[in-house]
Amino acid sequence: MEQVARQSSRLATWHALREATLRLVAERGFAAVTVDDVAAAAGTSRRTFFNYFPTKAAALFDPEPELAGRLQRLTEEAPVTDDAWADLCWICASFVRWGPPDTLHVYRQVAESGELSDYPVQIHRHLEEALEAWAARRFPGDPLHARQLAATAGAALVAAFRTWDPATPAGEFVRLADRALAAVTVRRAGTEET
Amino acid sequence: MEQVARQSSRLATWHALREATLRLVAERGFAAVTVDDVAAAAGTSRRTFFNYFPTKAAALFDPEPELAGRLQRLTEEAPVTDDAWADLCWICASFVRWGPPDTLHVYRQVAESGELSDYPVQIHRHLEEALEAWAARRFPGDPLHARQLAATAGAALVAAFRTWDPATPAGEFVRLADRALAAVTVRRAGTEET
DNA sequence: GAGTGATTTGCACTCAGTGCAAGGCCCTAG
DNA sequence: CTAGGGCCTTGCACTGAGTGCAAATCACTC
Repeated sequence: MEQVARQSSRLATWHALREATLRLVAERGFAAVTVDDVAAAAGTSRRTFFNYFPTKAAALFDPEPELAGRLQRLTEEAPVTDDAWADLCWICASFVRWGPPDTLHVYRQVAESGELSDYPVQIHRHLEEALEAWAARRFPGDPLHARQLAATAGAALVAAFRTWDPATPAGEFVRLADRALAAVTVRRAGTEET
Repeated sequence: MEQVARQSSRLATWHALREATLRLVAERGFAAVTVDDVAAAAGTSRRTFFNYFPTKAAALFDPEPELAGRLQRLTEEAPVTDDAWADLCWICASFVRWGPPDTLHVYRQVAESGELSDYPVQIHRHLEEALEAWAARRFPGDPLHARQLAATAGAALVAAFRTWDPATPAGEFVRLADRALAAVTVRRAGTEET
């Protein structure tokens, strides 16, 4: 029961590490920052860093602790209409309207630098996993369709993200995301051939 | 002019390294194979390995030297109709019909093992880059649309790949890919809002 | 047979990531 | 107040990826 203090101190360390990572990477670029730098800047040891994040990249991209819950709630509140793709778009549209997206700028910077070639996966892995779980629940008999729904939505968001001009406010990114999502339709092809 | 022997020996080394990588990874899994192992198995030194591949993963995923040219040719031969998405699907459908896809099985194995979390990018990075170049040429004024076309096609192929049962012949994968591609439509939303 | 250029290799180094075991901190129970 | 039990932190030592550098080697030319 007295985990509260524990928990909050754990959270505090987590945020200290994340913040240090964001700041240092924004200043110097991903490759030029070592884990030792981050740990020192956050006031912990190198070994502790790896108690919180499995990877240097994870410190940049792992979702904030609250985020999982929020995503969960979003997928529960999502409308359920005939048009699964539209419902999915609702989730995505809600999702991109959240963030305190200081991170967005750092992510773009990392993306453009070409260090960390797999940034697109990193960025939206957790979103896409949540979408896929949602779709899998909805189409338990058609894993191809479920995966494609999630992947297509992810593709739209990444395309929007890459096209977004980081000099403009984050609202611009939201507009691009809406546009991309609206441009696509994913039908459900029957399992049998036509 | 006498580069021929040079070239072919370079090619031979390249293929020796790739083959050794594929074989060892298939046997032991990605994580359990070291670069030293691969280099030794290919009869070269560790340092030479890195002259050919920037990364251990690259030895698994970098496209065969011919592949770039073939992709190039595919994007040139592609039909040019009113429906850009359909043209793109033609490219993708042709592409997945090629392979000597021993690699497909190894890739699946690596994917399932969970080592190498970014396998989806790795697998189709080069395809998606080619598609994006094609789309960018076609829609020079609409980078969002170009990127989304390529990314959506990539998403369909990855979904198909992940759904494919590796116990079945590779032709099954082709069928799934066709189905996924056919299920999607990407329209071009005007730059101005509706 | 010497020279030129590309390729190979060894060496030494940095840094990511991991396992292990010791230490410290906070709380609870006696 | 003290003893003990978890959890968290830390240091240490180790493996392995990836890189820069310089020597050596090879293939071919003149």
